Amino acid sequence: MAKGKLTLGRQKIPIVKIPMKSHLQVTFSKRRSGLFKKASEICTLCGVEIAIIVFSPADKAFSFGHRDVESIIDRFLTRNPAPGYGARHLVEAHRNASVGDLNMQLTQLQNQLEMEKKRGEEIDQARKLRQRQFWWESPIDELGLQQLQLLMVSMEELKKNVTKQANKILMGHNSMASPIVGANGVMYYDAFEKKPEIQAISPNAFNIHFNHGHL
Amino acid sequence: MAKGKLTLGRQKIPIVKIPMKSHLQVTFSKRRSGLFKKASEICTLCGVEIAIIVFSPADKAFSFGHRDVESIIDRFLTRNPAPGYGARHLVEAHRNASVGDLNMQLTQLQNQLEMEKKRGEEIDQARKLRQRQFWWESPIDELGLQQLQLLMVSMEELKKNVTKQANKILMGHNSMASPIVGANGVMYYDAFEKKPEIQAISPNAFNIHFNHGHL
DNA sequence: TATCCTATCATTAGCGT
DNA sequence: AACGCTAATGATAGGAT
Repeated sequence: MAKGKLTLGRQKIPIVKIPMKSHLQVTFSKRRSGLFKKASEICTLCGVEIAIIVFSPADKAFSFGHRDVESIIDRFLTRNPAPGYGARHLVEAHRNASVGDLNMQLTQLQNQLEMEKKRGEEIDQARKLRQRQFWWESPIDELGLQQLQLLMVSMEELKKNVTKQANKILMGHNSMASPIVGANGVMYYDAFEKKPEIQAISPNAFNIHFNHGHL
Repeated sequence: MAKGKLTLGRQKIPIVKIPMKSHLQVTFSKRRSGLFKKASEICTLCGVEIAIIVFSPADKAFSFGHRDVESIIDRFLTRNPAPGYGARHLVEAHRNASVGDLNMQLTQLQNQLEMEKKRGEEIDQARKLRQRQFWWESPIDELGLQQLQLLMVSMEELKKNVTKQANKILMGHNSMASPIVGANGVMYYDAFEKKPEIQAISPNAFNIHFNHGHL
């Protein structure tokens, strides 16, 4: 490396599909070996059996197995312990005694999973909708002119509603605590204030005018 | 922690079987989730399919599968006919072993359910935080007087900023196509639109803090 | 394509709660 | 038993080869 360019070191990457194919291939290769290494460490540290099957982006099969993939798969599929790992009778017992139980658990879990998924999706949906609907939550700096104008129109509407609502409340409840506005617009809430300062809210408080009359 | 012993941080451990059972169990649990996490990252990053089967020290089966363990195993066995076992035999066994099937599905479902629940909780948490932070998003009708007053003050502040900002934009971009606000508040745009440069306007118009209590 | 290098990021060992 | 914490170790992105 004659050139003095220092290597940058690892950079953070988002966990989303890597777009560039060549890059993806390299990452896959590196991470696959990393995964297998971790698996082998767990095998050694904890004396357990692990099988991993990976299909590469090119649809080639890679596998890791300790002690060998097939026996672990077999054991998993049939739920029989490998020969020489004597928990056979326990599994047998489990097998004979609890098919109904398993079915019940399965059904229950499936239902739960469905509900959880549905719930998650709903919330997610709501969140997305919310993001679209509440774009105006973004910091003012990031809003464009159109959005600002839209915001103003919305505020006009909101203003009317607020005024109306506030007056309605004031008519009904005269003894609530009042917030106090500090010089910088920060609110301080006085818990013991007896009477609201605002008797009626002038609708004119929010009149908005533009100098250039473009709106 | 009255005793002043600082946490030591991670210590190097030799990759040999951990002797102490309780310690081993903790390590297994942590590393298993780490392994599954890495696997899921590879799935996402590289768009590949991975299946992992792990038998715990207590001989309980854990599995990770994207999209599902069963199909990946099937694919693997079909392509890699093992000399001793034979793909056909295993796949057959798999298809016929209802108990194993149930167990497998159960394990998978349990894992999935756990993840979904976790996700749901996270989203819920975020939603709650949001609700606390953005109480003023609630429908006007549900706001109390104090909140309305806060809202109005905030809106006053915001209004000034918006007006100022809008004027600034209008002054700087006189040749811009202007959106036109229809009678019903819907915006219509001319064909050409440039993103206006927006200088600093306080994005904190809605940042409201209370010294005492809450609403 | 796989391997080496290095700065940085991610994982986790050992505690405490 | 699961979770939080901290700091040290381990994994790896981006490059070069």
